[in-house]
Amino acid sequence: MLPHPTVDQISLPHVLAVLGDPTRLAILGDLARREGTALACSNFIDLASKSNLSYHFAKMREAGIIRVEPRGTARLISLRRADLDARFPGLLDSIIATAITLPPPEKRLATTA
Amino acid sequence: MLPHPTVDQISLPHVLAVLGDPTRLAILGDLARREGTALACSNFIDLASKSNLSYHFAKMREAGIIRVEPRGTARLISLRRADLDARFPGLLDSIIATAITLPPPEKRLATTA
DNA sequence: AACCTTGTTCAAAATATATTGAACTATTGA
DNA sequence: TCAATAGTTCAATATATTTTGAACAAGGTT
Repeated sequence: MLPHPTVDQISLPHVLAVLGDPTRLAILGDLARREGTALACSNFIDLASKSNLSYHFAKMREAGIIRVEPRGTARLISLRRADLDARFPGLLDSIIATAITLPPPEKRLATTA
Repeated sequence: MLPHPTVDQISLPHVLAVLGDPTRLAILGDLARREGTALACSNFIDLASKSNLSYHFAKMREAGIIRVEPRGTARLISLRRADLDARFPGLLDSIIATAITLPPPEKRLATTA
């Protein structure tokens, strides 16, 4: 349904640029921690606002990093691990090894003083 | 002389963001192709203008990707390969494997019609 | 000294990216 | 059908990044 690039359309500069954002790296970390599971967007709501997440998921999908499939009113997010491994051997492993340990970027909300 | 981050100051989001730019990825590719050699800025002049290169080298240096040392009026650029390998095992290898094969981004100059 | 080569710096302009909130769509379930 | 839930879209704003060119600095050479 949603457009996803094929494996050979996935480009290195694009992937790196997309993962060079703290929020998206945190999303990757969450996905990696629960690899195998497909997570709904709402699982990431502590990382950013709903509409901002929507934006980041679109970036990651367009870069070929995640797959997004509608299931009812929800959308299930999963890592395109095999595709990325095929395209850029070792890249994801090395990024995840670090991303998994990274503290999530603070979601800057109005703080109660 | 110029400020370089120490190994443990090198951050993953920062490195990915810096390498997620086609010009800088091309610089990395050039450095990797002639690994070991320290190259002067002028070796990269077909990738961008002098002042733009200066900007990109600063970004790469601040991210801990390259080392820049003055030698006379020139500055020698070299890859911080060992440091990056220590900090993010496998990352550089996997990026370079692809970066080396990437066509350099066109330097957009006024074309003669 | 005068000069060339190499690269830097600065401010401006151009461009791109991230974030917000409000209004919206779609699906589910009662 | 009505309401609730999950997520999207849009326009506006905020912020950051890239690129340019002109003026500059530092070293080397004669």
